[in-house]
Amino acid sequence: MSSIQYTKKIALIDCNSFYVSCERLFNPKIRKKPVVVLSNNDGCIISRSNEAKALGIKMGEPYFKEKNIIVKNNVQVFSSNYSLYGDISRRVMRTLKRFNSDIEVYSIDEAFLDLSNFSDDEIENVGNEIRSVVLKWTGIPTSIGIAKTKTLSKIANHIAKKKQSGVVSLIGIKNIDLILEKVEINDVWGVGKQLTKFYNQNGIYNAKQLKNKPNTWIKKNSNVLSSRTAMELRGITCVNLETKSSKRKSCVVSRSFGQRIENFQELREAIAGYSLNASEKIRSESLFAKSITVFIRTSSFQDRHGFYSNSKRIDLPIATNNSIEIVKATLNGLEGIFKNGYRYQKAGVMLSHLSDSTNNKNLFSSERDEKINSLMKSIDNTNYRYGRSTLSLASAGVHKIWNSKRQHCSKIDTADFYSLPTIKAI
DNA sequence: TCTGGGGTCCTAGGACCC
DNA sequence: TCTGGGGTCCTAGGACCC
Repeated sequence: MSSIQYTKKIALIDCNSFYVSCERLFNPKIRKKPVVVLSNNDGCIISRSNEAKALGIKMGEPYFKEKNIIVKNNVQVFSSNYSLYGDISRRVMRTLKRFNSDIEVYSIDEAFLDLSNFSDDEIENVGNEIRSVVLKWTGIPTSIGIAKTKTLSKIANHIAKKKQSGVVSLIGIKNIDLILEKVEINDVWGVGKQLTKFYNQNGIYNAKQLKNKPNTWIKKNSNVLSSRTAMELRGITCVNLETKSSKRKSCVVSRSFGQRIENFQELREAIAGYSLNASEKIRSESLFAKSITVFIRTSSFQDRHGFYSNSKRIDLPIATNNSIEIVKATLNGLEGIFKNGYRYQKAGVMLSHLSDSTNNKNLFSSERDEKINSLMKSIDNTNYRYGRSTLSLASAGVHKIWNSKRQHCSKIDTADFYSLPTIKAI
């Protein structure tokens, strides 16, 4: 009789068609029907129900290219609603935390969970339990892959997606090569378009072949990331679980316009608005920016109007999170890169070299700074209570005819009390 | 006509110094 | 007149992720 085994176990829990599943929560009529969710500006398809996938609608494809199939098959279309998805995501993560607090929230719809304290024998049952509890408490269906390393659990998850049970464990499997052989190289975590091309040229087409390639060869011909991936395929941990959420290093706010902008004044308004959003974001995390970048560009898909893309970085002597200062810097930068005669499609602001408030005090901090800080705080509080951009700066504009398109928005927003669905007791 | 947004990490190469 | 080469630091851009 063998003793109970407790090997390293990492689970990857991934919400199925997450944005679509969120929309379905509040709209039972679209269950079992083909549904897609669009990216900002109703540009691309970024989430598809299984029924939509079955129709051949591709991930990331521009909406207008799939419109024929969509209309013909009566596919339900939604503009994305990130405050809703963020809210549901937090509920899912809270539920997962009950199984182990060692959790890495990897993205809005994915988390890694350390399940090493469960025995090898019971691990699959634990997976099933997690899946059914999340479904019951949040209404979101998930797929779960469990293995010795993150990269392997990604693969297990990939396989689980196609299974009825939704749970796949690679723990205790004797000959993992038989499984890795069926995993295409471009489905391996960390292998993108370029690496796929490179590996194919060198006769590597599946995960097993990469796993069995000598590390020296990989390091010499590719880079350390690739060798890490190969090691992880061998079951050796190289990518640790990041359970503590670390402070971000940069913050970007950028948008495509609902219609092209040619006018300098409108571009100024857009940039001012993005600057305000970005400033508010870093303030909410008590961060300060040392560098500010502003960028503008025309569409890269229609060059008959001429392509133009440029950016300007401004380095500040003292890090700041003051909206007024940041807007001033970006508008200044914009003046330097704006060129007449182009149809601008997108613009954005990036705050980088972010640091903590603690090391921001210096010789030049003054009473004036204190006053500005309290002004910023009251603006943030007002906007939090009465909705974003209740208080703004005049430079951010009022009409905003260039705002993103959102023609398929559902009226749901769990952060908005008046939009909550009502349940009538009989 | 219409093609998202927000991140991280790595590396090659330039600037600079001795 | 001959014009080295190694080290460090920084950054822009590429690749990847969701």
